Amino acid sequence: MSNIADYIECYLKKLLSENPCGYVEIRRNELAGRFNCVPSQINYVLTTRFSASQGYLVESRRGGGGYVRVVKLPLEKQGNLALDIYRLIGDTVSRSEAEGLIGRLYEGELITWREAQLMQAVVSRSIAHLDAPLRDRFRALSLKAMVVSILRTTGETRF
Amino acid sequence: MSNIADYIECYLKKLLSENPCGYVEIRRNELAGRFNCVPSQINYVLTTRFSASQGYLVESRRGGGGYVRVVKLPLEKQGNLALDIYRLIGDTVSRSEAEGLIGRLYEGELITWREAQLMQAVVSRSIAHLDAPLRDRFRALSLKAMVVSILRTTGETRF
DNA sequence: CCCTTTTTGACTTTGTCTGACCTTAACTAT
DNA sequence: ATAGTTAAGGTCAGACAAAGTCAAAAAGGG
Repeated sequence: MSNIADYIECYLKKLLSENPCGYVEIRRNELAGRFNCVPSQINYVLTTRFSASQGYLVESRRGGGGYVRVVKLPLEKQGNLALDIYRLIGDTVSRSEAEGLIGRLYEGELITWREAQLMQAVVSRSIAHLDAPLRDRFRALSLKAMVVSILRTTGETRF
Repeated sequence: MSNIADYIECYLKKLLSENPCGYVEIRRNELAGRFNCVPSQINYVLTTRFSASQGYLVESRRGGGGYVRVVKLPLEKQGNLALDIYRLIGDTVSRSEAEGLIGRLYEGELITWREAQLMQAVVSRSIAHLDAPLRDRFRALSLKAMVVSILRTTGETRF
């Protein structure tokens, strides 16, 4: 059990647990240097150990002054419902499925009525004219992104 | 956050917030000197961070006694802003344009912070891996659908 | 041995910074 | 007035600096 990926995973999780703000920011190349591996190894670790269904969100920026930010999704409150819903969403989602999921989020009081309307608009109207296969994939992508966003912002009330 | 562009952006925004008259006037060369960079860097910051979609207007004059003026466009109160933004969105929208527009909705208090995050997730994360032309079209579609939803649920401006 | 996971590196995409060259305005001397 | 000088700011292409992708090679584990 001495593979680099596990060490990197461990290192990042330690950083996360030490950091009370719920996220950690790194520079990919520097981290790769610290573990003597190629930079893309970092991406491997991020995709296999820090995926959304595992409760993490990864954001990054390229170019000069770029960074990678790993956010631990706050699951303390009702978050688990949203995470379950996230896991339920596959590669394609029908319109009625999407509406059902959004309805459950609303009933579980994880989103407001306005937020529900906003989400409905995305999964129905915005893509209404696309062909079925593409449409269902888009719907899944948007829905997942939105659920992650909800997952991340539940609790915080930054108005 | 170790790139000059971000520092300059920050500096200008601070000046703007301190200045109640809604604009700030600088001399390009002097500002470049203050940040130890080449003058055209200032133009880079202005075009990437102070675009019209982000709610700014940049005026300038060359020659002796030249200047650069950065104006924060006042947001039209209530429904008009969203309607204007809707009209501004064409068939394709870049990521930074979209983020700028969402930012303005938030500043205009037409959407909450959470709603802004939700919208950002749709226009940036959900479609990150699609090819550019398709991506920009899909972004425009989603953004329009979302703005319409905002217009509807904000009441007043019927659509 | 075969299958899964890890590791690697060549290539791509995105964002930033720089410098050479261009345009415009004000001032000055004729 | 007019031409020349100087003092601004503008443009653009290319260098540089990250991070992302993908598929093939290598390493493990049953």
